[in-house]
Amino acid sequence: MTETPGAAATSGGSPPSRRRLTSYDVARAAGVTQSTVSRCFRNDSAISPATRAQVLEMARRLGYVPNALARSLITRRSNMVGVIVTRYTLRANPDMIHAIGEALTAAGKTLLLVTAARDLPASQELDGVLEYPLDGLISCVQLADAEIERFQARHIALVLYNRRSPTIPVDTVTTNHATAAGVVAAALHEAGHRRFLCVSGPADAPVSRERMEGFVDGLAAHGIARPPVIATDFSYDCGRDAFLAGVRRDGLPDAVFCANDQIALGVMDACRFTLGLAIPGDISVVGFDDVAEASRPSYRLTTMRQDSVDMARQAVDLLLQRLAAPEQPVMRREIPARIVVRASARLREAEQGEAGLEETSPA
Amino acid sequence: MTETPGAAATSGGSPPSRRRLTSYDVARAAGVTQSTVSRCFRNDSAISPATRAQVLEMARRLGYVPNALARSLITRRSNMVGVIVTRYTLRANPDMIHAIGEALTAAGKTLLLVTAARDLPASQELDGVLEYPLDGLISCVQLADAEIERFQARHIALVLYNRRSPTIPVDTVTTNHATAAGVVAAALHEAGHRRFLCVSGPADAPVSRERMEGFVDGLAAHGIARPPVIATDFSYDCGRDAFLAGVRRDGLPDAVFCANDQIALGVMDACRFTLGLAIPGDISVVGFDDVAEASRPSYRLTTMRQDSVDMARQAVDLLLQRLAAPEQPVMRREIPARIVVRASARLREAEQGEAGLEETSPA
DNA sequence: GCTTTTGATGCATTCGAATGCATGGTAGGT
DNA sequence: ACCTACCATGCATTCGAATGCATCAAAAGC
Repeated sequence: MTETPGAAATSGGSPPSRRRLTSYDVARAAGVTQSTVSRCFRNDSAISPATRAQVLEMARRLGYVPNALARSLITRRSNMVGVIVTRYTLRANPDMIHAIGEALTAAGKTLLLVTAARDLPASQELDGVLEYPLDGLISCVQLADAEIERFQARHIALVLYNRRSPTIPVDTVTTNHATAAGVVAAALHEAGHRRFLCVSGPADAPVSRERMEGFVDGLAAHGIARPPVIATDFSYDCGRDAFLAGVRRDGLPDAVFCANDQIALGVMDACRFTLGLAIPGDISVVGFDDVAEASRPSYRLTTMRQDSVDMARQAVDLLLQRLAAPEQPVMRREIPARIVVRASARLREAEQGEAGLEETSPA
Repeated sequence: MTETPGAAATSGGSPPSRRRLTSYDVARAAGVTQSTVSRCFRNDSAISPATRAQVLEMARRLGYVPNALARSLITRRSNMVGVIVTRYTLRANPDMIHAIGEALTAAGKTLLLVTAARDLPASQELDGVLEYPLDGLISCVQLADAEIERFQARHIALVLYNRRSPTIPVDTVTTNHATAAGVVAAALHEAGHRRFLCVSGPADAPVSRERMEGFVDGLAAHGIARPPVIATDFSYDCGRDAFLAGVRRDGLPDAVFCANDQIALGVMDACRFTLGLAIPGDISVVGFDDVAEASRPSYRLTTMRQDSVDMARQAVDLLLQRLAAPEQPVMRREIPARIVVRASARLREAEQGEAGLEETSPA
């Protein structure tokens, strides 16, 4: 009987404290076998109602809960879905991750959150994810083709949220950034703006690039030369500072298109509070996303709406469909971005009326 | 040889497609046993450098990754940490969850995100969580004592984030809401405000209650009767609407204390854009949290700062400490909330200078 | 040159639940 | 009363990695 104090807990049979309760414990207590207990927890098995009731009652009394890990090991279904995000994803779409979580829970899945330091994470940052036999993965960050192939090789259903792969067919839920940005370009040009500036997000974030290229191409279609584009981060502070630096270097534009709303809000405040400009009198600002703050009376930002909660649900829906039918052809859902005309940009009257969805008339 | 097409995949040895690669496959390929492969993936085992290199190389070539589930089953350590949040948590602290994720990843843990529909989730909403043998759980929602006991009974380390249990000793990271709110009450009273209004969060959210009670008690200490308190949700829209309704019923206060910043921003906009009031000339507004928007020149909200990223790191730190030493006494970290004086409340000069941390002088 | 020590590897079992197959008991048909 | 069906349950194996103990080989000691 030479035991270290640490080992004592697991050795004797008397204090059942340390060991986790298993289906065997319930079986013994209920006078059945482990397989019967197991079957009682699954609806499709042939178990007499009396036995089931008795076993479940005993399980409840003992406080037994099935071990999801052991189950996953044998069923080869982990019921876990990974979601990869950066901090910018969470800031720009604060309700998105919650919406994904609710949708997954409703489907009996569990959400494994993977935080990436930036878009396009390095291979090693994703290694850890692969150790979990995920049923699926929703990526809100750009994935290298090699990474996509790694997931596919393991039969992990993959859905890209607002990202694409140029070369590999993958299920995606996206906004048509380029088209939407083209709409903005046309509207601003139509209203008579001629000196443009783009405040873009990180150079390696495709969302940002697509939005900017769509805008630049839209201008080109109207004969406008490529405007200056400043790359920065997807945040208020970065947007504000980059804009001010850009203005110092390139002079003042009469319209600014921003890669997302956070940047646009920073630009608006830089205009009004640092440069003393009137919006939209002196300068027009347009953003992208339609975050909650954009609609507030202090900003009234004209922007492209991207419904991130809807997109979240669609992403989960795609994932579930893919799990149900792994071999079906690739699905791509494109959620149209709608222009939400508020008061931060001077646009032609017609367009305002046309798209003014939720506008309250300026008192 | 009567096989269904479905079974064919696993039967023959030739198409290795469907089956997941295991340590046995690597072992066979490398000419060693499974146990050797297993040991090669753990640093503390006695394995000759030559063997390890060869096995790891073979694993790399085959694309083998250890199965975390199988490992967890035998080691009884899942390396998974649950985090329970509501959508309001995510909105009010958009960087918090990312900070938790980064801290957990650095510690080799994986984040299981559990979304709750509201604070104080029902017992059944948490049942699913228990199926995973979590190492620990960080709860950003209120837990009933029975729930806390369930987790403790399963030896799941529990840390409450900005929540408490009145009766059960649990590790917590909190802001001292009541004290902080008392500071606000004193400062507002000191500056001559007499007609107060509280716009509170949900009645069942203790954070909200503590803030309100701290404020009310602070006023009482100065001989002010209990002001009207309106309960609403922790959001901009709810705050704005509840405030307007309250004003209609109780008349206009000269100072409003809000349970969080989102509410305060809604109140500010209601004052300025709906009621046409000047802030802080006609009315003072104070919030709680110091979210990013509070500092923007459009709002310049005076508020209590609660550093959610720091708190997130502390929460993970507590959890790791608890895992390392399960028997140590309960730890409570209280992060002081600091008043951040901006321009939304009329306060005495002295206090402004004293606490004006990051103020830019009003141009 | 033979024994002892150390170090590397193999063997066998374990974690906890799911499930195919075998079996036993009861009900229904004649 | 007897045989067939069928339903409920038990038995035994499986998932994939970790690990205590046994073993064997090489290095060290005398």
